[in-house]
Amino acid sequence: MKFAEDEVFYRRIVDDIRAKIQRGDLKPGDKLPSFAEIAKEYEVSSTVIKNAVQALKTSGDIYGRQGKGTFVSSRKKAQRVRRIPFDRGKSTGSTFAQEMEKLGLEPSARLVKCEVEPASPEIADHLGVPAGTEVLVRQRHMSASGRPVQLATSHIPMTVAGSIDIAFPDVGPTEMYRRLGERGHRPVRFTEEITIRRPLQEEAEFLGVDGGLPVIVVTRTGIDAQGTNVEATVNVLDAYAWSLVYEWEESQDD
Amino acid sequence: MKFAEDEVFYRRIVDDIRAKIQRGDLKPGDKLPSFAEIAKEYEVSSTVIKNAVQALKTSGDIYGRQGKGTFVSSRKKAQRVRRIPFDRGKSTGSTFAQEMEKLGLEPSARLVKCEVEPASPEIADHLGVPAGTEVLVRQRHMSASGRPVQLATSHIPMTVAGSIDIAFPDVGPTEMYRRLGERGHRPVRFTEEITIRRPLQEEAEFLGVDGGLPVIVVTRTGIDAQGTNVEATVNVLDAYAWSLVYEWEESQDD
DNA sequence: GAGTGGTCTAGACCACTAA
DNA sequence: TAGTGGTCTAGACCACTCC
Repeated sequence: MKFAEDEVFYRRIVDDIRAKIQRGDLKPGDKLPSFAEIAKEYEVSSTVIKNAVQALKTSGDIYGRQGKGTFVSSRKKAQRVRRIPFDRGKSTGSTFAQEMEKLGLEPSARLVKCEVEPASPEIADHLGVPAGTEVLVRQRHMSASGRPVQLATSHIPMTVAGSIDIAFPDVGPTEMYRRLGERGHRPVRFTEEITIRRPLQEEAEFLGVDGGLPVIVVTRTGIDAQGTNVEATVNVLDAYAWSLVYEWEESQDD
Repeated sequence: MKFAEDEVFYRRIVDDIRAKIQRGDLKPGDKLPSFAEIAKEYEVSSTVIKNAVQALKTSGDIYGRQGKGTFVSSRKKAQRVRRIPFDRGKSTGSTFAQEMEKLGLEPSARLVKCEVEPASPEIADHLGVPAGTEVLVRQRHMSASGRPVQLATSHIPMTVAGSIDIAFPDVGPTEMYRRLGERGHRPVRFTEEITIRRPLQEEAEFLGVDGGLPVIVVTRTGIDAQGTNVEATVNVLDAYAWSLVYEWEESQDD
């Protein structure tokens, strides 16, 4: 175990265990030695081990179960695929439902909010309107076979939506885009911005992830033929449980 | 300060400080109260504060400077934009250089590896070949105005590359795709897979991020007209410093 | 009841910063 | 030199699991 001699104990232990996981000496699901054993191995007090282990927990490498032991986290990921251009007819549709069914899970969504609010600075930026502009906000909690997977919040400027009626009956993005089309605001250009951050308290609670672990935030913006941003949808997912895939073809006339 | 009474001290402090950051009571760059002050406020030993602060550090919410204090992390992000279909002529080209110049930074790349290796299971999966197949591996460290920003590793099956000569003189992806075209393997279909994970030791070192913080891994696969996967490039970026943007238009004949 | 993880105390000592 | 963050010790006590 040759490491930099000047390195501090708990850092060395953290790096060491992480290296073992990287090399495959410790595989997902494997049990780590007990605190007492590790303490003996490194000849330090057990408190140092506890600190090192806590660091590995907050970074998501391992998890602990009282009375049982500490275990290496799994790295299984579900995929969310975007095909560009989208399959005709299906349009930007129910990606969520499709993906879930492909994984053999039963998708479900619960509307938790549907009201008119002033736009936050962040949303206003995506919609290209001044902060505080009235927008229709619809938030939904999405689950697969009972397990929470995604938090989706859609924002439509009231000047585009016309009235709150556009949101009823509750529907997915495909039908929503059709309704926008009826109002002369069919989205034809899209952007998706992907960022990583720590979850808000509410998000961490619903997704069941520790507040220290990262989430993926995908913000999709729909823009109509006149160049007006008609919708911004924010999706929040557990970063270590999902991967995103984008697929496209080079234009043939190139 | 009304919190669940049954919650454990350090957890409460972590949640509390995180909430203050979320609400904006503490803004990026702000200094937190000293350990002694926080300890007094919550009426617990200073060790508990130190543990709470360490948790917030490993999750990236704050950072500490010995002798000065602890501060709220910044959340500034640089963008990496993909336009689909790509601008004619420029093709899938030097996205990196373009983005860096747009940010007013001077891009530079350093070739750190260029050799033939057996494919790892992960890469083999992306290339659609058996693990262990010979691939040409080129790894580059990319910086902007001296600061490390990205680690790029490209993999080409030797059956496609023909010989190692394809890699010289060292070039970016645009020229690389042209050379593949000369060999009858021009990529026409692409996928990009985005995943989040902890960095490998080597990656953490180059990017200068703590091993506990997440990185974004973008794996781009190029597929030729015959359906052969001709290249897989893995890009690794600091997850909290970058955001990815995908842009596309709905096909007009829809 | 023995072993395990998890929280907490009350100190000690060091490295660094700023006045 | 005083204040700050950062590491570490040597315990204590609790919750949980397994036998």
